[in-house]
Amino acid sequence: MSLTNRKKNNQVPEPALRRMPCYLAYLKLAQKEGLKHISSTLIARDMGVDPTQVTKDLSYTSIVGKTRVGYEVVPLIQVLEDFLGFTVVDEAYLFGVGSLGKALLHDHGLKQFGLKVVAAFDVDPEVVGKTIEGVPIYHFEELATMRAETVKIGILTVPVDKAQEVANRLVEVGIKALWNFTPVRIKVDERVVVQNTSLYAHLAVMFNRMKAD
Amino acid sequence: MSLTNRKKNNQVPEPALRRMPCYLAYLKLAQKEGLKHISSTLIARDMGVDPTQVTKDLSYTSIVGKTRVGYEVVPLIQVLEDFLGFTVVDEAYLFGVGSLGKALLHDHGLKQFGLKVVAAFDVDPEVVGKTIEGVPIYHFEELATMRAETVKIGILTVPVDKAQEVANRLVEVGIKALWNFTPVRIKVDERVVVQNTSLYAHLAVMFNRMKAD
DNA sequence: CAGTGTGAAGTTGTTCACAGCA
DNA sequence: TGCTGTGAACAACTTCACACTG
Repeated sequence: MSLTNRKKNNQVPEPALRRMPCYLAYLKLAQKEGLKHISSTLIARDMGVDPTQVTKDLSYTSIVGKTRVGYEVVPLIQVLEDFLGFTVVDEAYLFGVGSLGKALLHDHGLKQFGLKVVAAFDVDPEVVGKTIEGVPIYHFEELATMRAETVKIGILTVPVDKAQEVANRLVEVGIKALWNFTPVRIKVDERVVVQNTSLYAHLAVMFNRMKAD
Repeated sequence: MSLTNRKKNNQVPEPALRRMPCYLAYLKLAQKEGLKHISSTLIARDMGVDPTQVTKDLSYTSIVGKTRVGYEVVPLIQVLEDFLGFTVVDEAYLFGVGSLGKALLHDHGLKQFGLKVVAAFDVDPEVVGKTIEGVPIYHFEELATMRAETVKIGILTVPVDKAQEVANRLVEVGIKALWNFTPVRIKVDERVVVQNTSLYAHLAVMFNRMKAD
């Protein structure tokens, strides 16, 4: 692994991290087709991105490619999955069992990528006490009694006007990371990792590009 | 609106576009609290971002702020919604009624942000013929008979290995934009707008930041 | 020579500094 | 003074150019 390719704070650039799961998905397809070796150039061509970028992105991991041959597919997949934290399963609580929250509970993909929702919370008596895909739904007030030691991630799918409030509670309880699906940006202690994922932000970009042609 | 603040290709930078829906959500909350005026500085403080950035981002729209007072909340909301394309409703087809696809069909938020799913497609006889939230689900092969003139957006929630194939079909039918929820990057005619939204990419970033502390 | 790996150049986006204003 | 708006400085990311390797 090169030194120049590491940023001073030792962080992998976010754009690179976001691209890696794409490579991973692509590689898994390639593997299914029986491919043994693959080159940055080929990945780049197939995905329509810059070859050097692929090389640089992959160099953040520990893998090294062979000149003229490229990378071995199977180890590359392994290394990427490890690097992205998809092989270790983290437990999470989900807050807000509305349409989006329900959706995430139904999504089996998450577990495959290292995230296991072990409990959900809401205030609506309509859903509290029920179970979705084996995940029990508790009343938000019952949070206090939960073991926050093993659960480090909170998924926020609450209404916008509750987001900050719920986030505050979670930080108190000692949560380490918040996956925020609401469009508001929440303010928390800077040691807590916040990942904002608002579908509507992406919609906005798409609409704009459509207008701009 | 400044000229220097426009990029040469006249495009609003993507990061700015992604931030705008956050401002919008924040402003709506502020409005609910009865606030009449708001300043970049205040928005920035509340959201924990740089004040100049807020000013720059807002300057991409047509709104002008008043010195010392800031912006009027109500018109600012209006202008932002217009600018982001949330006030005009676009019709969309959804492809792949799996867990994520179902989720999006259940999500009422989308319509509020200018996207209306008018039909869904799948190949699974289990779901074909049914209706979710008033949206009829057709067999994928029935796509040919649909009016692609009014529907310009395709939502891709199919399995990874089908993404490219389905995308190709949609481009043939004349789709203008693809909202791709699969982790693979699809290759299409460059006139088609592709918006990649992979949850797992965000997961990867979150995991990485958690490790790095 | 097709491919990796890397420093340098170029581009895009962010932050700073300050002019102008009420 | 507290705010907008903007050019200039800076940082981050991407692309280019090229040395190196089997």
